[in-house]
Formats: sequence, structure tokens, C-alpha cells
Amino acid sequence: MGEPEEARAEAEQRSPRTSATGGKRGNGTRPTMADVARAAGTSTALVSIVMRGVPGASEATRQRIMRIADELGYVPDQRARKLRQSSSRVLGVSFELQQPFHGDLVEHVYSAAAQRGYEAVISAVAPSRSEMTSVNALLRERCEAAILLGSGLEPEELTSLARRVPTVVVARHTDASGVAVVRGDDTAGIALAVDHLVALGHRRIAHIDGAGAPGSSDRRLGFLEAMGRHGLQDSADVIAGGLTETAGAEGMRYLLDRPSPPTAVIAFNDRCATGVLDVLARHGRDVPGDISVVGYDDSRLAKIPHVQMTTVSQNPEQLAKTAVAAALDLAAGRSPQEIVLTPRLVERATTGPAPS
Amino acid sequence: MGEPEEARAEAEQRSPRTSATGGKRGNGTRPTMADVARAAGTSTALVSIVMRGVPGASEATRQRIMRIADELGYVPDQRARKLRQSSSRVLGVSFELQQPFHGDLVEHVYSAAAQRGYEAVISAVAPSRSEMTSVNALLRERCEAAILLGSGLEPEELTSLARRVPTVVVARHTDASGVAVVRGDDTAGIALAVDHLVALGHRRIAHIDGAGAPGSSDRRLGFLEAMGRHGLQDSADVIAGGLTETAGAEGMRYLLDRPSPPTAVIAFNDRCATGVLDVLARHGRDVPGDISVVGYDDSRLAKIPHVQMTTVSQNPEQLAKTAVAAALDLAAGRSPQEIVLTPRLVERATTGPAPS
DNA sequence: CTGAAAGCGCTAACAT
DNA sequence: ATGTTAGCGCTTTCAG
Repeated sequence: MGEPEEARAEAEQRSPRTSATGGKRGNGTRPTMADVARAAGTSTALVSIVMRGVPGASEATRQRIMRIADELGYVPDQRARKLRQSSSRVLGVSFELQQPFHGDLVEHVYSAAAQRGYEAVISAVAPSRSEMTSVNALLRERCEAAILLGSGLEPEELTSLARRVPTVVVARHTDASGVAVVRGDDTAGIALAVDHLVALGHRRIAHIDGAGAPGSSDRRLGFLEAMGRHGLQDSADVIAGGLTETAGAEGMRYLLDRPSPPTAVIAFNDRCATGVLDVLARHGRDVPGDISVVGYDDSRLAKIPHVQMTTVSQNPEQLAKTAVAAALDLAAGRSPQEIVLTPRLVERATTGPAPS
Repeated sequence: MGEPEEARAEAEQRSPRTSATGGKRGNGTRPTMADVARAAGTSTALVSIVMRGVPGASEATRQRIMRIADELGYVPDQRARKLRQSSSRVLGVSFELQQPFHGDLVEHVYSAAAQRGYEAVISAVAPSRSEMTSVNALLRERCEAAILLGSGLEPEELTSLARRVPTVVVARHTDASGVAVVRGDDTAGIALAVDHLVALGHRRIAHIDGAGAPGSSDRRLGFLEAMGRHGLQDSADVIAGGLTETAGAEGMRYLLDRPSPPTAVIAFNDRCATGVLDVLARHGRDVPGDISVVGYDDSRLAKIPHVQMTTVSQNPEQLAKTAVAAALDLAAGRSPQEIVLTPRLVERATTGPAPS
């Protein structure tokens, strides 16, 4: 079960040198397996065996074929290969191009998929490229399962999609039937942040939420609930925000105009928190001296050395690994599950004792 | 020549509803063209004609087949399709997952490719996924040409790659032979920034450079040259930086420790400038009152409403469009060219008159 | 306007 | 250990 992957890894290593005998390049034709077989004086089947790194060829032949393939600049045609195989061993991933957290997830999905012998095919969502378009591209690639990062699709769309391809939605909650869900426990995550701040002596705590974004309501509710648990429901403040720096900045500016602004802010995500921090810096507020800030996601933005944001980590690696596992389970015919991962608070430098 | 694309667009629109007759889902099998043909009582050839939207079927048949395909949830297998076609009509794109500017470029490459009837297949580079790995994946997809965003490959690697597949490198200069290059004029771009600042009365101007990053030396040279042109070579200051917020922050902190810090800073890119701005805000420096800051790329980061960064724009859309054109030219057999686009200064809110 | 048949580059039985 | 053969799902002549 491991051999094909090893072979792939090997092929990756081999530096793409090209020999003098390299043949006609420049026209659009690339060498095929038949070309290699002809040059080596063997059958294509043997070449196939060698290229896949499966047993069934003598060491001498293996070496020779490898060398010839290399000289010819031969690269196996993935399309033909997958077409022939009954299962494509392809996982489709739809993600948002400008969301740093999605970048983190994609990176780990690549390796989690590779570890299980799958290839990850990614398809982006952007302002000018809808999630539908992105997902349709995946469908045409005949992926065995689709992984949707922070999907914004409606429940009906998701259910409908799930009928066509095993679907797992990552990092958001959904009621859509038929889809698997892998997400962090948003309620618990926000509670972690609240507990942390309350322990530091904060009372007036605000939450700049994700507005209509997926996961937003869970976090909002979790916030109110946790505040209530501490008897702080009256000093809990929820402000409409969003997923961007802009939303965070606007929310924070609004809060600063208050007669008595909060001493701590929990933002919907790290991007939002970045906007918050920026506004505070510009207004000469010391963080965490005057006001504490907590982000969400533990994305690249939170880890920037001079930022060192306290944030709730969903552990992208675990999320990605779990999502891939869920996708393969689905593809293997098991029924969709909702897997909720426990988030963890990463205490860094943007939170501190409440000002007295 | 336009029809196949129209058809594709249509297919994208059609919402993925599934009928009651939808048949066996859940096992790994998706309907094939043969299934549709059988259900419609026609040949697969006819179904193919309809699915591609090419002329050769009566309106009635077309409607009927479309409906049946829809009901069955049929999606053409892209792999089989491309395999059969002589030219794959696929463009490979390698990009960096965490670089906002690459996100902008990728978005526009998608649409530029679609406009010319090509499909863009993207492959990411990340800390745990090398550019080689990323490019190899593209090669296996049999793309007709590869577009490398801000590639970090060595000239020999690029030349070697170019022998295997038409290659265009975007947004960096390279001496590698055989590859096409589409980039902004970095020397001119930095000069634009310098001229702008000098016109505002700045004399002590620093450049936080890109260290070893591609394009870095051009910008550094352009900076010194432009400063020299204004007789300011003695107050030109080059600081080692990098492509990240961290690099910018470190550079700026270093500059603030000077007995007489510069009144303006030109950062290597927007991410770097973001780090600079952050440090300035934390130190209570007013931008642009005390110090002006210029970024580079006009990426998402520069456009954030409360940031409004003055920056040098490489016009991602034009860059992407030109790169796609260059890729197709190459694929069509024309010889590689270097295309240098003229950058443009976008004056926003982070630059102003030098403090007196 | 519609259908039959060949084959894209590869893999997987099955021979030898 | 190596070769032969038959397709994967689609497009594309070529006939009807």
C-alpha cells in the first residue's frame, strides 16, 4: 500500500535534468510511455511497473528504464493514469484565496492526503470566482470526495452536492443533511477566551462578531453564554463585524467612541483582530496594558513575531488531517458524521490583566 | 471556437438539483456518458455533442439529453475528455499560498485563462510543499504551459523546466534561458516611489529591501539610482528586510533606533510595509505626519480602507492577462520573450509632506 | 441529424 | 521477469 507513494516521492526528488538525446521539444508533444518503452526496447507494461515502483521488474531493468525515462524527460500522464484506475485517488479541496487560515488548512490537507496515498486537487474561491464554479471544477476532476473550507453554500446546495460527491465541510457548522462536518467547537472556543479574560480581571468584554459568516452565530451565542456563566451578561457587548481587517477596525472604532469602552475584545477571527489591533495602535492604546485582544484561528497573522496575538487555535493540522480522514471514510461508504474538535487557547502577548 | 466555453458556462449556471430517479449514489460510481446515452436511448456521440454545446443535434434532442443528464447528476469526466483531445487546454499555475499578491494574480489568471478557452489548474507552494513538488504536479496534469508566480527556482532549474514545458515566470526577473518573463519594471517602480516622496519634500528616505527575494536587487538598485538622480545618494538608506510583516517590523524598529530616522520608508512589498506601519503605530508615530510609508504590489493589504497604503501597483489583472497570453504564445511555438510592464504609483493615505 | 468504431496514455489481468 | 491484451470515459472521424 505504501509503494506507489514512495515511488512518487522518488520521482519528485529526481532533478529534472534533460539529456542531449532529449528529442524534439518545443512542439506540444511530450514523450509517452510508449516512447520510453521503444527507447528501452521493452513493453509499456514493464515501464508502467517501473514508474509506479511496484515489484515485478529486475533491478537492472528498473535502473535502465528510469534512466531512459529521465533522459527523455518523461512524466507519466496523471489523467490517463487516473482514468484507468477504478478509483481516482483524488481529493478535491475548495478554499478561499485570501483567507490566511485557509492557506494553513490547504497546506496540511496536501500532506494529510499524500500520507494516505491521495492527491489533493485545489480549486480557489475569490470575489470573481464563486464557490459553485470552484466546486464544479472539482467535480469534473472526478474527485472521490470534496473538502470545502469554510463553505458559504446554502444547506440545500450542500445537500444537493453531497448527493453527487461525498462532501465534508470544514470549520463551520451546518444542518445540511448528507454532508460530513469537521469543525472546532466554536462555543467552547469563545468560552475559553472569555474565561481567560475574566480570570485576568476583565469585566467589560466585547465581541466583534462575524456578522452573517458561517460559524458566527455559534461564537456569538458561546460568548453570551460564557459571559452569563460569570454573571457578566450585563457587560457583554456584541458588535457586528465580519471576516476582514476592515470589519475589525470599524468595530473597534465604534467601541472606542463609547463613554466607557470595554477593557477586552474578542474578535471573530485573526484577520478581524488584526484590524482591531491596528486601530488601537493608531489611537495610542496600549495592548494589553489598556485593552486586551483575542483572535480566532491561530493563523499566520497571529504568529507574526511582533504581533504575538492571543488567539483560539483550531489546530489546522489536526483539522486538515481529520477532514481528510472524514473524506476517505465517506468515499468508502461510511455515513456522514459531525466531528467537533476541541479548540485550545494560545496565550500570547495581546492579553493581560484588566487595567485598574 | 467560442461555443465550448459557452456550454461550459451554462453548465456552471445550472443548479445541481437531483431528481427522484437519481439512481444509486453513495457507492463510488458516478454516471458516465454511456449511462446518459442509455437513459436517453441515443448514442454516446450524440450526448457528447450536446454536452459540449457544439452544433450537430436537434434542439429537441439537445433539451432531452440535457434534462436526463441533469437528472442523473451527470458531470463529464474532465480527465477522459482531456485525454482524448490532442491539446489539453490546461494551464498550470504555481503560486504561494500565503502571499496576498499571489492570490490577486491567481484570481485573474483564472478568468484570463477562461476567456481564452483554457482551464487553470493551480498548485500551491508552502513551507511544507516545495516549488518543485508543486511544479511536478502541474507537469503530471499535462498542462500546455506552466505559469510560475514569483518563482524561487534557480536559473538552471528554470531552464531545465522550460525544456519540458513552456514556462512563464511572473513578477520576477530571471536570466534563465528558454523561459518567458512577465514582470513589472521594478527599477521604474521604485523610482516612482522615490520621485513621489522627494516631491513631497523628503530627503532622508530608507528602503527596507527584500533580502534575497527575487526582484529584490532590481528594486534596491532602482532605489539607489533614483536617489542619486535627486542628488540624495548620501541620505539613501538600504536596510535588509524580506517579504513578510516580520521583516518589515524588524527593519522599522532598527530605523527608529537611529539618531535621526528617515522621514520616509519604501518597503519591499505590501506585507513588509504592513509590518512597518504596525511598528510605527505602536511607537506613536503619525503616518504620514511624522513619517511616510510606501508599499509595493497594491495587494489586498494596501486596499484595506483604514490602511489606505500608498503603493506601487503592478496591476495584477494586466500582469495575469499578459502572463496567460505569453503562456499561450509559448505553447503555440513562439519563442520566449521578456515582457516588462510599467508600474503605476497609487497614492493613498500613508504618504504626505515631509515634517519640517 | 444520428450512430458505429477507433483510440488518447495508461494500468491490470492474464499469458509466457 | 517480461509481454499481450483489454479497456477506463471521452471525442472524433466517418458512415448512414
